[in-house]
Amino acid sequence: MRKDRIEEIAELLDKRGKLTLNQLDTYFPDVSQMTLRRDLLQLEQAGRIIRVRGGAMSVKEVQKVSNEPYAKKTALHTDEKIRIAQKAASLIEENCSLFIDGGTTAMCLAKELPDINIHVFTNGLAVAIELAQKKNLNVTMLGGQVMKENLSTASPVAKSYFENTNFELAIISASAFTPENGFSCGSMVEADLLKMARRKAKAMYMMLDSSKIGKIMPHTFARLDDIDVLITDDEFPADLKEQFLERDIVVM
Amino acid sequence: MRKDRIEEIAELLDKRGKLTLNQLDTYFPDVSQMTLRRDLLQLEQAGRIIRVRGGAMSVKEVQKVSNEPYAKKTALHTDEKIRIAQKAASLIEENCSLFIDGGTTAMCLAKELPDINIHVFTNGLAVAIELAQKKNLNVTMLGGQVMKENLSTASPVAKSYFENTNFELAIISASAFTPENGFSCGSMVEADLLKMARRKAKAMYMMLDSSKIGKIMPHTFARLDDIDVLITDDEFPADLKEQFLERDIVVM
DNA sequence: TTCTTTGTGTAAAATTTTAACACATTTGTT
DNA sequence: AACAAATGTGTTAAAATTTTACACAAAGAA
Repeated sequence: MRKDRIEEIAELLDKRGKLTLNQLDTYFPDVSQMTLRRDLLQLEQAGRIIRVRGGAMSVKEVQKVSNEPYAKKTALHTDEKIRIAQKAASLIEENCSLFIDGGTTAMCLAKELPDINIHVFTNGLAVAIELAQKKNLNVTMLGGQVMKENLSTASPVAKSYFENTNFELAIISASAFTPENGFSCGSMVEADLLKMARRKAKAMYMMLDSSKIGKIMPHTFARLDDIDVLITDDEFPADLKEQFLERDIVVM
Repeated sequence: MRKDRIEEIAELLDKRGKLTLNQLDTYFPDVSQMTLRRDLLQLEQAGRIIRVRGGAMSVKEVQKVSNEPYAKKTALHTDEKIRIAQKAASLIEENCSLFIDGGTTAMCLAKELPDINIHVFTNGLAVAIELAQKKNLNVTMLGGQVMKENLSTASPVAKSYFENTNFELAIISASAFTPENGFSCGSMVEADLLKMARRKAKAMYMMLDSSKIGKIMPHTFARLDDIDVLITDDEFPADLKEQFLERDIVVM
């Protein structure tokens, strides 16, 4: 059915931000590119997407781009991020309660999370809004001063929040990692927050796309021993993987 | 000078919304299309425009497109809301600190607020994101459970937040008002939050568009005596206005 | 000056989009 | 059921656009 396919394309575009015609083609192998083109044309006329050379992008994504500081460059959700997020999402079970940070990988995770009865804590404004779309899911926003560059909150005040909240799992996306310096981020208060999240949670899953490896940011918030599961992509170096496995960390 | 030309292109695109390469070429006959292409590429990388087949469009234009279909949904009483928000914004002075709620009128206010050095507390996710765009303005998000219907937070936990925060002014938008029942809203925790905001603030300004008059919601959070200024529209009934003035409340 | 970087133009190559037509499928009408 | 009209689809060729590669000039830096 055409309607269904068009709807599916729209949703896909919403998740991915941008898709080329060839990517779309692999998603819908049973129709021709011409048909997909016509679908995109229709979506464009409905004002839901913008066609660009090579494919199309979601309007939401464009708006985010315009809000620049957050959407950093053309840093659209790469395939790696989405795949990592999907892996992470597959680990979530009903009735659990978890913490997610406010980074772009976390945003991908938010989109991939199933709409089931779970409780999610987050310090990301965009993440919270995304999650609020899901009917069965419960969201709690961690308050604090808003960091404009990544639309997350962090502040010493946030501590008081944690005192009365409990979650089993913390899923964090790191923006830098080296074996020596561990997982690090750019803001001290954010690092504080994540450390606290680690203490509160029974387990910590770390999402790390391999492009972050070798980078160092000013504030370390976790070391190898702190995490239980590492979720990464196929480019992850084998020798590094060894170091994780030695410490009984699951790498996937 | 290249910089100048690029700037000119950006402004042109801002005005026209969309331009083809050929149109651009007629505007800048003394450089080749290839050069213009490279200019557009740079603007795109800076996140200021979106390149589409044939040329480029301004990000603003894209947003307009996206708002078009949705606008009708949210368009309820929008003109009034904006006018009310503008009045409220005109009352804000530099270096003050204030609380704004998360409603749609508050969202309008967020857009109207000048980008000056003020500190804003809010429990609205969308409001926080909107305010985060402003460079000189400081935003603090109040945490709590996210209410999906209005993208605001509210929870008993929020109380602890208030303990360590101070603001002079609370600007609240009510979703229902009668003289007997005062200003009310649909959620108890939200009412709690707003009451607390009232206690913390030196003064309280209430934004009330006249369509809310006569409506009653389950939880009253403020009565006539609690507010200092009422910001409303021209439809506001004269007899009601009397009641406010009797209590030395400024009505504007 | 001389070297490097940056901006530019030209033309061919690669890619993408559009147009045109044929055919199948669905829908509505008698 | 039969028919016509409308809609959706696939295939191709043609048109248009973008990218790439290379050459060269201008502007800065050493």
